[in-house]
Amino acid sequence: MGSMETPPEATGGTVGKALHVLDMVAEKMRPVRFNDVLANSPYPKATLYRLLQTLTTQGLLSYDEERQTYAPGMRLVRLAHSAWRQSSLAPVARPFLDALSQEVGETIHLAQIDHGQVLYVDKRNAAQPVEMFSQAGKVGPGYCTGVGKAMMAFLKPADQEQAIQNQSFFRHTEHTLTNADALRSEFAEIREEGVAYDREEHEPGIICIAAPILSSNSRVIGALSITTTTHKYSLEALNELRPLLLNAANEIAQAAENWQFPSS
Amino acid sequence: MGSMETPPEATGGTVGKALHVLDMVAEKMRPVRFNDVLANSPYPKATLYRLLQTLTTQGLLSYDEERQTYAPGMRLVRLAHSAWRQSSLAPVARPFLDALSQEVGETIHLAQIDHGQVLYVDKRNAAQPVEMFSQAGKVGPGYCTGVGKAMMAFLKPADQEQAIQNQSFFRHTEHTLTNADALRSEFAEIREEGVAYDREEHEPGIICIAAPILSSNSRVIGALSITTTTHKYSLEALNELRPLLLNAANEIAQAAENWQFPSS
DNA sequence: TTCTTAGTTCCATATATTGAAACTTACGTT
DNA sequence: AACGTAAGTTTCAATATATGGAACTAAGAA
Repeated sequence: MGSMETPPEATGGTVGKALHVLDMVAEKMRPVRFNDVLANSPYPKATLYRLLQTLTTQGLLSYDEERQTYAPGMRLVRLAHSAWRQSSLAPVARPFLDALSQEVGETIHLAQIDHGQVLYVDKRNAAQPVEMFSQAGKVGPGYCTGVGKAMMAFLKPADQEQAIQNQSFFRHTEHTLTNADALRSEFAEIREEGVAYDREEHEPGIICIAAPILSSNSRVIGALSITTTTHKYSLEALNELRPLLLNAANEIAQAAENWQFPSS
Repeated sequence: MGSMETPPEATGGTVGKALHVLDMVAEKMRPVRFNDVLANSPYPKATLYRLLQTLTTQGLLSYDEERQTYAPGMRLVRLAHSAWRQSSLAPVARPFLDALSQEVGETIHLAQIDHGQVLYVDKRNAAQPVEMFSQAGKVGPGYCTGVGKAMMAFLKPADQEQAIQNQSFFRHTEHTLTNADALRSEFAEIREEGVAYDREEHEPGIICIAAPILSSNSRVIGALSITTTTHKYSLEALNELRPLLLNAANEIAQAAENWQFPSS
């Protein structure tokens, strides 16, 4: 399989189209009607109709007959559960997250990287420890989050470049890094430091310190971060937590080692 | 495709086949090699190969080049996140689960029904509140769990019958209901009582009280249960919690009502 | 080396998918 | 009620796709 580069949009397969439709439905934040989907679909009515039908009979979508609306189906949740257990760091990392959470009492995130985007796979919140599902599975930008930069900094060059290409560089705040070069030079720092900082680059008043989780063969398998607000901590004060953070990251890496990991 | 046995479902579509393969991979509890999949696949080598390739390029599977193994991919997690927010009760129910958890201090489950099977969508555990991910997305049997019976009892007849057909009626314990008629007559009771009990029907020593969550048009949208052990509580004692349980279920139903149709 | 086994590619054929258009509801209007 | 309009569903020939037997390659084992 090594040499086969699939062109970005050259789906050309039924499965690809079906999944594209699934994405269109999932993107919307509420159940959608046939026409809502049709509106921004490249597929003609009849085709779309049958794609939706297929997805529905397969359980990837659920169809509400009364309202005539489609919504993502529960089969996805079941499948995701498998994905979770096998492919995510969450199960392995859980005890270490719990421990770190106890120690620092701040919000902590566990993330993985996927096509240059950050995928949050677990979370602990000081006040309210079970807000998890609202975050698990959520994606975030790579270029302006602590975990994103921590992971990208340690990617092997080809992957890193690819990840950089996928960034939107939207200026969320005045501190956001808005171009590839700024990001690259920060990566150098991050590799030296061993940790990445989010200096209010994503949201004003929100800062974080993040560490990559690396496998023994130096591959990025995730990242861990401690997030807080400028009201509670300065960046310097937050930095005091670095040893704890790095320690947790290392423990997770080691625990993960004993488990087999597909990655990327 | 002159197959010897009737394929799993009358799939007959590429998407169905691809998803079947995805299921085969997801079912295994660890990353699988090509041949592992081939072994219990109805598809010839070449076909399977391309199905796996498709799934991989689509991100539903991830492929570990080093180990040459396939595992469920992170795209599933992203999709599931959408499914979760739109189609599950979890986000709406969260505050009520938290409150109920505080009040009763016992394990509580939030579930939905899917093809006669119970899908656990959220959980609170007294001692150790963050065991969630091990359960969220997990499926369980309908005929021998409190939430399962609570939901099935209030399904409209056609759906109920369909759900009953999907039960395996495996005798987990000596109290398990092992046939459709026993189940049906219990449904009558449940509808009268308003709650369902699990009298050690699934696991010895484990009992629960469960209430359905019904929409204003009397459709089943989920169920809520309080679980404990016979060592701590008798069924009668557990029953004392009924008002709290019903109250929470009602609150969730009401909250869901406002969420379902905010506009559109 | 040669023999296996696992994984990948070829290519003529069979099959599933396609989409314009016709059809059927469902619904709002007069 | 009749009409008009929009949403959703079905048909069917043309076509793009998937299929799978077999040939091929790569990597280990004997």
